[in-house]
Amino acid sequence: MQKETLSKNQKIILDYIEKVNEPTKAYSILHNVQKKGIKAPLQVYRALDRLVEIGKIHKIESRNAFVACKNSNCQISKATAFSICESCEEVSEISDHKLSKYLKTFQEKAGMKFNKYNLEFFGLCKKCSIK
Amino acid sequence: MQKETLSKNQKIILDYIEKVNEPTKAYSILHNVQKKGIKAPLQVYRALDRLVEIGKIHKIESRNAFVACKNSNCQISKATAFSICESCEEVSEISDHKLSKYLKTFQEKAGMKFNKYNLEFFGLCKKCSIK
DNA sequence: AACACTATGTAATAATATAACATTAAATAG
DNA sequence: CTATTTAATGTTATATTATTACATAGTGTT
Ligand SMILES: [Zn+2]
Ligand SMILES: [Zn+2]
Ligand SMILES: [Zn+2]
Ligand SMILES: [Zn+2]
Repeated sequence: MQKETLSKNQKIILDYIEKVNEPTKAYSILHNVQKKGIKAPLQVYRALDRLVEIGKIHKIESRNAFVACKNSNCQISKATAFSICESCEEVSEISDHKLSKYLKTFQEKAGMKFNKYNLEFFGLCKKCSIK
Repeated sequence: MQKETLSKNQKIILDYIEKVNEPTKAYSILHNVQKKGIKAPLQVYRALDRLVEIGKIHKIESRNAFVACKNSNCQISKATAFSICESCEEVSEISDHKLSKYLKTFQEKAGMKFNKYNLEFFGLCKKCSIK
């Protein structure tokens, strides 16, 4: 799971996502890594799929965007929570032990056994609240 | 917020979503309501936007699909939780008072004030667990 | 060498969603 | 009841997001 075991394209895409440090869209990634030899959407999507799978990045579903994981303990993408500012679109990954414990052990009445969750909070970040 | 106050297109779209009773995609809706005179994607998306806004339906972000709200107390779409079966794609809206109370009062360390959340749990439903 | 498995390259296309602009219906204020 | 403004509609075109299909190449195992 270290960066060493990633393939060439996976490394390129991950490097870019880590560098921009904000939610980034697939076609924006594509445009920005074309100088590195990546030419087609599929090359990007394949790398993204794999990076999500191994937990190096996460998809912000409500934005169709990807962010690097900041949170070494988020169990390979199986338990993710984000706060999203509806004004400036800043996204940050929430790592709150009580929250993740609560959700991991949450049991629905219907008895379904969960193995994964994704939670997105929306609001105004501090900067945008002041304005 | 009753069905009476909905516009013609909104009623048509909502009726269809309530009838199919499972997550439904925008273009599937379009194909199925064309006999009612709805011809273009935009007519569907506009109605969907409004219906989401007033809480009659919800968007399942991870699936780009829409479901009717089963849950009269889910505060106009501001606090939603779903369970999603990764095998049969069955989706059901979770209404668990403790969960929603916990999430509504959740405060991030960074001090961001939330006004909305969406939570999606993934797993296997009872039927699919047996197989 | 044979096999399985993962990753790549490339072109075409599918699926999802919005922009722009013209028009009509409904609500409400004077 | 009429001027104003607000919400909804109709239509065409286009933008954005994502996958199918097929051919090829690397990597590790037996
Ligand atoms: Zn993470
Ligand atoms: Zn902000
Ligand atoms: Zn609901
Ligand atoms: Zn199932």
